Amino acid sequence: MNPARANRTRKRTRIQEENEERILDAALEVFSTWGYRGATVDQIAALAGMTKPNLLYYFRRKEDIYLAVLNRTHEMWLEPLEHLDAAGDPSREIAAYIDRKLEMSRDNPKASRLFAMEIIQGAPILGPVLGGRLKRLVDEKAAVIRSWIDEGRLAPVDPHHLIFMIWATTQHYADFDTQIRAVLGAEATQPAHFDTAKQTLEQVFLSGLTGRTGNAR
Amino acid sequence: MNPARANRTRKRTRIQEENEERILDAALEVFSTWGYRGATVDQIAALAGMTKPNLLYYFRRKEDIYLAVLNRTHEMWLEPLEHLDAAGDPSREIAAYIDRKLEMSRDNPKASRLFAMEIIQGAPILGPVLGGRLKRLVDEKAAVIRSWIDEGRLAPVDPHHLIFMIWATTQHYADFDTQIRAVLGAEATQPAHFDTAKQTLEQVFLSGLTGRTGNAR
DNA sequence: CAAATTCCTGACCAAGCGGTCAAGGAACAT
DNA sequence: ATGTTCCTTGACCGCTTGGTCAGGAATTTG
Repeated sequence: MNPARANRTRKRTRIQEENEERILDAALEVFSTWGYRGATVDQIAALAGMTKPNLLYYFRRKEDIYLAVLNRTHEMWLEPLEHLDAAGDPSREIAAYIDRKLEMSRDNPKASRLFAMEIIQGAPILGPVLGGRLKRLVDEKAAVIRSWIDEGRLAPVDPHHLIFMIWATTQHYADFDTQIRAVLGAEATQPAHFDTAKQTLEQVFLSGLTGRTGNAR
Repeated sequence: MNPARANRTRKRTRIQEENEERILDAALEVFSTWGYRGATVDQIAALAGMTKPNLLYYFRRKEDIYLAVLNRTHEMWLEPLEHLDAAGDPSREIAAYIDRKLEMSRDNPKASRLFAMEIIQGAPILGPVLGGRLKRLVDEKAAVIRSWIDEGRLAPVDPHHLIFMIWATTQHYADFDTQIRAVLGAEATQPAHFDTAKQTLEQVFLSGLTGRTGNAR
């Protein structure tokens, strides 16, 4: 397993740092749109403003680029759920979780689409993470939600599927952005409809889970 | 614009009918997993049990296969929303809509993933449909929902975003099937967790929109 | 059953793909 | 400024890709 020539270097240089970042930015853009097989190294190199052999000086193989960009975004992806606090107020915690996920969809839609593509393709790389760390994290937080339900502080719903619902609704705004823009039409530009989305999600989830109404009309 | 040789034929033969169907089935499988660029004609041909030149006898170009398979599934995709009936009971109508969408995710996950890939890639083909027929349909049904809200029969939420929420939560079970299986683990096989999903969705949506609780615990 | 038509295939092609390499240019330490 | 290390590139390679084509095998038609 030969490292890229750039990594045979004594220490990390400034140019290395810069170029690897440019490559990963470009790779995120390209992989998140075309998927692993649909993306080409030439495309990534062009978007990063360099020649293909130059790119391959930093990442020896296409797969290495993919792994690197998945790794770079992977933590950010798991993080929001980790902050769900068993000691907090259920409604507030769930609302805050929805907010964090929605912000991720707005600020980093490419990362969301990258994971969407990876999972639709059967999660060839992320598979072990899904059944490992992610499963453990979800099971842990599902137990928290279940305890809230048992204490009568939340309507009785299946905690795992509640988490799926929150993932689905929030990530939808990143993954299906094209469709949302087309359906909303000119009426709504991006920053505006995210606020409406946030209100709608919190309204439905919170009153659906606690009986209380979130935002009055 | 030369048609495929099979279409230069006088009338549609039995063999044509059969083979085109086999090709479209295979194409749905392959395109829904790999996207347009990631899919190869060889792959589709192999899955359809024929040679590549034989496949190209029926569809002259890769793009023609993609268009045909999108067209074939396109109606099915729009249909569930069309049945939302302004004259019906709001809760019942929304529950029925969720059911139909969830059934589609269970019975035809590949079609769902095909559209997901197409939209993530910026809807190069479906774009006009999204801003055209789909937008008109959604606007029409959003008006129905708004009238229900104005009559006080539904909590005040943005109708467009409510529809997005239903799309997101139901399609999630098709598009992210891999992730759901990984997270649920061995505990849940497919037919079983769809029931739980249905109950959870209806509970959250219905009590979130009407104050009433869907299924008691 | 033969003639017309439809169906199928191996061989092939140009273009695009991921990846290599030798060699020249920049950047840097001393 | 000079030797050393790092960076960049054009030319190239073998393989896969979408697509063609001539001709033979099946099937349908009279």
